[in-house]
Formats: sequence, structure tokens, C-alpha cells
Amino acid sequence: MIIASWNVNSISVRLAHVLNWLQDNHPDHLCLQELKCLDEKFPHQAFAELGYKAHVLGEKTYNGVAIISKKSQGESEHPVLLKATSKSLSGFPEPIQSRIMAVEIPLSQDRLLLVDLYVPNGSEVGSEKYAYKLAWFERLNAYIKNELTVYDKVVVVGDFNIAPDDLDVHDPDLWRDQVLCSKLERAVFNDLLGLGMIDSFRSLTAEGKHYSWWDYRQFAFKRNAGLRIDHVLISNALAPSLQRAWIDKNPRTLDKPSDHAPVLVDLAL
DNA sequence: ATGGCACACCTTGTGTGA
Repeated sequence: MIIASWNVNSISVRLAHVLNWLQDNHPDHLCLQELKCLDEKFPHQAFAELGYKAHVLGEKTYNGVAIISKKSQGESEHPVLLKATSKSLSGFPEPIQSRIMAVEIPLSQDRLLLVDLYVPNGSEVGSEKYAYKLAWFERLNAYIKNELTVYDKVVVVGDFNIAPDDLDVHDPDLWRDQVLCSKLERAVFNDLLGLGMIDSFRSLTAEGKHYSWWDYRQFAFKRNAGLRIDHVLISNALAPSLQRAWIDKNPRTLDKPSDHAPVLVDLAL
């Protein structure tokens, strides 16, 4: 089972890239972030034509997440069950933004919870938005902690807007204590891992210089001046199933790209 | 210290992102 996550920075601008990428990579599930569109403007038909069904939590102008799942052959009912969205989760800091969605995926003998995140950016350390980000992440950790009492197999993906370690940063001195790299952000991220989750990419790749986001400015992609802020976390119970974890830089080389690249795992399920 | 670049929006500037 291939699960992917991609911050597309506007689904309407990036639709052709996403459709082409789906046809080339045919993941079982693709989690999107930063749709920047209302539910009713989401291009459901284009995905249906490729054999995919989308669950969408949109919002005007900002945020927005979707989980796009391959339809099973010969099944009239879409098997993936929507479990939770920002709107249905109580306790997330106000105002409620379209930043989280969870679906239950049936397995032959079991089931898996897949959670798609667009973590707040945080603006700058010490700002109101930074406090909101930390509060949001702490609420996320409480939610995941509870779900881990219900599900053994949990996958949490998305744009975390946190580079977990200096190894995930092209220039650690430039980014020292800046937003995305600060100690408190890394601490809440590590708290999530401490609940029993594994950073799939880092568990299989020890070296640095692998990033998932590059600024549009200053030829950052060409210089590989990036950050690894998009992640696929898997629960401990899934560790024996992890075959591969990787970042697909190819879409970032295209014209009018998202500033993020897709991140993926292959699980033997 | 600033802006670079991209995107959405009742658009000709502003807010947000990372």
C-alpha cells in the first residue's frame, strides 16, 4: 500500500500536476494540503475519471485538506470511511480552520487510521500565530494519543511545518531558533513520536540533504536550499510493514510547481 | 534590515505562507 502526502499550494493551479502524478505513481491514498478552495469548487470529477474518490475539507482562500483514495475494483461502495475533520474535532483552538482529516481504511483482517494534517505555519517565533501552532499541535497529540488506544495501525501524514532536526535543514545556523526549526516546535513533534510513532523517512535514511520544501525565491530548489517539513509518521505496529519511504522531487522540477514535493511510504499491507 | 516569489481576492494592493 502506497500512501503519499503533498502540499499542492492551490489545487486549482496544480490540478494538472496532481493528475499526471497520480497516473505516473498510482498511490493507494494521496493526502493533499493547502487546497485553497471551497468544497464545492473541488474538482471531484477529474479524480473520479482516474479511478479515485476524494474526501475534501475545503476553505476559502486558505488551508484545506483532502484524502484521495483509489476505488476498489468491482466495488460500488467506496470502502474508505471518513472518521474526523477539523470541524468535528472538539477542542482545537478557535477559529476552526480546515487543517485535519482522518479516514479509516479497511484491511483484510484489520483496519488502519490515516490522518492528514496541515499544521499552522507559525509565522515567527513569539508571535500569536506561533502560540496558536504550538497549542494546535498539543491538541493534535491528545487526539492521536486517544486514537492509538483504538487503532494499532495509524499513519499521520502532512505538512507539519516543522523540521525535526538540524539534519533536515540546509543551513542550520541560518535557521537556528527560527520558526519551523525552534526548540518548542521540535519538542511537540518529538512528543508525537513519543506516543509511539516513527518518522518513516528518517527511520530508513540516516543522511541529510533530503528536503520536501524549497522556497520559490533565490533559486532555492536549484541550490537544494530546502527543509524537510513534510512527513509520514507510522505507528510502531506498522514498523515491520515499512518497505520504503521517499521524497519525489520530480514535480518540483516542473513549470509552475508547488513549493513542496510529495512524500511517500510503501507499506506491505 | 529588507526583499526575493507565489497564491487568492468583489484584485491595480494586501494578507499569508515558509
